[in-house]
Amino acid sequence: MNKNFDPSEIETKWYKFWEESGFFEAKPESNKDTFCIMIPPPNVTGTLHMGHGFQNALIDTLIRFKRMNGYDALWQVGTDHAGIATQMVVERQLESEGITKEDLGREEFIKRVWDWKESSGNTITKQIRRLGSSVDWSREAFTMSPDMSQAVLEVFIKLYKEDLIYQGERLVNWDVELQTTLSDLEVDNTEENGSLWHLKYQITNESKYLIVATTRPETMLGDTAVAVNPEDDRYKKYIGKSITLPITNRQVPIIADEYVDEEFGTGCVKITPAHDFNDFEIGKRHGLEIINILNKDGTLNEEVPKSFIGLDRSSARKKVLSELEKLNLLEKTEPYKVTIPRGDRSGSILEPFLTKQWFMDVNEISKKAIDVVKSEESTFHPKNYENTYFAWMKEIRDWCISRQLWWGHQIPAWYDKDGKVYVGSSEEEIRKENNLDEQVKLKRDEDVLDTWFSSALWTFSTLGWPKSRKLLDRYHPTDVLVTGYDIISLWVSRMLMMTTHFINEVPFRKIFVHGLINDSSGQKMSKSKGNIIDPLDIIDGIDLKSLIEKRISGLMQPKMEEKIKNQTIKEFPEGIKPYGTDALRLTFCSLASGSREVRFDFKRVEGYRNFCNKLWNASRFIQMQLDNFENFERTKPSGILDDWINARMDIAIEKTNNALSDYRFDLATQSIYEFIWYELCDWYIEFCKINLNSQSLEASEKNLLLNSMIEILEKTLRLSHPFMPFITEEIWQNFKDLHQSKNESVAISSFPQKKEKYGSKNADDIEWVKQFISGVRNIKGEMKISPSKTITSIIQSANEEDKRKVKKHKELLFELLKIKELNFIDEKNAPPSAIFTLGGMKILIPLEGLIEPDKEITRIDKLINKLQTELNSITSKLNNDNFIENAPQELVNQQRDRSNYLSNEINNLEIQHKEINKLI
RNA sequence: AGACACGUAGCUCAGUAGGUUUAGAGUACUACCUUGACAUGGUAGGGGUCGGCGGUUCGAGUCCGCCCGUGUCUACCA
Repeated sequence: MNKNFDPSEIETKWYKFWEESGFFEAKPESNKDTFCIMIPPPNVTGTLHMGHGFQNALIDTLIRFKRMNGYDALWQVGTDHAGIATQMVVERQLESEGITKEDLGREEFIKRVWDWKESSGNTITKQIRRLGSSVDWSREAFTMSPDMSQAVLEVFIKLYKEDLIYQGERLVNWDVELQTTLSDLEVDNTEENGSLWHLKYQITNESKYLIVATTRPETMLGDTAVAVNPEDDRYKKYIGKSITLPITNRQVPIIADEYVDEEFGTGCVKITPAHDFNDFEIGKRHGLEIINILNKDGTLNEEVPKSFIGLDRSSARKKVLSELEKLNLLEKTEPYKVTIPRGDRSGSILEPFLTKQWFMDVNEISKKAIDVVKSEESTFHPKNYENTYFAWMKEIRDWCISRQLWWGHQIPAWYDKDGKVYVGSSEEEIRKENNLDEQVKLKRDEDVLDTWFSSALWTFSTLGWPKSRKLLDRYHPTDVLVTGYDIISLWVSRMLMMTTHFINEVPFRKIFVHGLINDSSGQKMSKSKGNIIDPLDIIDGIDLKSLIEKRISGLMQPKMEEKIKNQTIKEFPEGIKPYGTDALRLTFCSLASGSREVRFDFKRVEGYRNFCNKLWNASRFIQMQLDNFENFERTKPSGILDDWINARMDIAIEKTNNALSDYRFDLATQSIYEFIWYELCDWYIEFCKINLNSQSLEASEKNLLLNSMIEILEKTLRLSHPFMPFITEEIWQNFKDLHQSKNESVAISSFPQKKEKYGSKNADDIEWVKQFISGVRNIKGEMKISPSKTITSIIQSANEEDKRKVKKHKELLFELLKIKELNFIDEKNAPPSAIFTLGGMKILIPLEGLIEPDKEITRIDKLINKLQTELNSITSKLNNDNFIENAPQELVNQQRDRSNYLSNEINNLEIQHKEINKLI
């Protein structure tokens, strides 16, 4: 074994071994209990980000844990076709070739997307492998695969027949860049600096003006009313009259509507029903004309004066403002914070736009989805996330499911020449069903479905629905969904609706909601901010130059380049070192405490890398001992140290089990960290060293001890495998000849179980030895006695049990503390010493030639002070009658004991103080 | 504006049905140690009036209220 653990040498090797051996494949034929998790499908053409890394670490830990605990574990893997994102990428590729998708035509274009999917689709799946995720690759799914498309088709048709899918003409969120609608959830509302312009609208045939305030002056070309509050005394008299709209010179009515707030602005509102959601509603109430002034690409259409036609939105705004200025109709301009709706993919400003779209009526099916959470068939963890869920579900509006894209599930609807719509699985089917002969021309709806429509079917469509129920019956409902809170409404709620509706089961029994990973300053990681980190760069490392390159390539705003560069240099002056997958996974697990936001700290990764190295070297030590031992024989281990370390191991097992059942990955990680470092390495191995070097120990006893070391190591590897799969596999395989497991891999070995009590007396003995050693070390440390300096020690007031322990473990104490002489004496004859008590026993280190008295005085005073503070607080409690009366008896007793102990201890120290003071 | 979180050592975080730790861990810091598993190490140590104020209680980092600060989500007044 190498001196230092090098993850890069082993990771891909073991993953390949696992995958080729089929260890991660579900076993539907087995009679084991099942445990199933669905991967939240990542974008097929996307790349891994920290969120994926975090989530994969958590899911994989759970899955491996369950698999090792004897479950038939299925981690269903797959990807999402990500309609908009993928289409955007391919369109951009075409753009660089100088062609548009229209040049290619729909069929060719889709071919190109498939090509791109094939060529880049492996990126994400390769990355998932690098994380060590034990997914079942034999069942890899894709939302656009034939099977899943079949499921989508079936669902759409059924919902249509149930009248839950319908077409409607409404204002929708329109992305002028991508030229498609978006659902409400795909809108990012950002607060930006804008202006509030006050426009003067002349009242027709009067010299008076109404002043309206607007943040979007260009829409005035589509105004069809001015509204005031019916109770507003200032304007009551104008209601029913009209104003003459500047520029277009259209006459528009002055109407009264409660919606208008007298207090805000001037109390007059321009109404543009075609381009504002609120105005649209007002328009409906008042039967106003709806004038759409925009083309699909955001330019002005023929509804506006000639000189405006064809202008884009921002030019139109400038021109409107300058015209108004010329006409002296621009009252004033003031700076104003406006909330701008932007497409979450394109980033372009969205327009409310009147079009005919397909909608899903979610009123009924949302009720069922609420009920299953209320009745706890499906539960959120942490529970308070159900508030987010309920809040969203109660306010839920019909879901706009059509998208004006080419990449996606094309809507199975056909139109005849009169526009009559037929919905069915194919044109042929529809003709048959409706007795339409070849004469009747049918044209298919060009739109595709929202990607989330197919993702909503994920839990059951990946398990073979509608073709077969075999897997569905076995693995559904899935056990837990592991996801971020940001997609509770986007995805979780829709799965709950679709699944309860179609399968009449919840999609998952538990919804474990984890936090989101931010950068070290608490900022959300995003491409545009230039603070993204690729998890693989933490695993493999990356130099500064490449990191900067990665962060600034393909940036939407080139302006940011310099800033991102500097910020990256500042944060990673030497790039990122390679830490390996196990260290990264441990870091992720240790951050999963249940908090909402998680700041990613490289210092933690470094700490866990060191931890991996620690485990590596512990194994290396064991290996070396075996190499140096003649005639090693494999037997069942026994002995004091073996009893003790197994007892400590049991505590770690229990803590880990409890923590994982509560999704406290941080506590689980901590228990393993503490066991390996603070018990196994700091004590067990140190004790073993002494025993193995001991002259007084028989070879057969050493042989037993070596067996203990092998078995405890093997058990430790199984305990920590779910958290750090690669290093544990590497060591486990290295030791295979020694531990002689029947299994091929630690990945399919069983998770260690808590045993019946190990020789508890032995375990207690070792804990006592640890305390003895720590106590003396404290004195040596504080007195600045060099660790290598030998000391003499005196023991007073030892009872028979103490004497037995000292005698029995003399060698451990002597070696670890460099004690050269140890005597039992009675109270009277003690020389001036530093003192430490263990139970009733006093351990004395004579000052003579070792310790300067004044230093010891300082140490004693510090201790007295500390103990006195505590004693004071306990005394005041015990003097309080209310405390005695109300507190549990057990606690009162405890505090009394503590109080006695403290007084006694303080008393001893004070005597010491006096004794030593004599020397000064 | 509303809802929901969060504010504990320089930094990143635990503190799990109010009283067992004398508020903990990692990291950073200080001193000593280059002793053959590991300097990606060892031993010892310093560092927090648990955001502020008030309340409930015998007892509050832990429960309640208000305030200050931070963040996220939702809804927006043109």
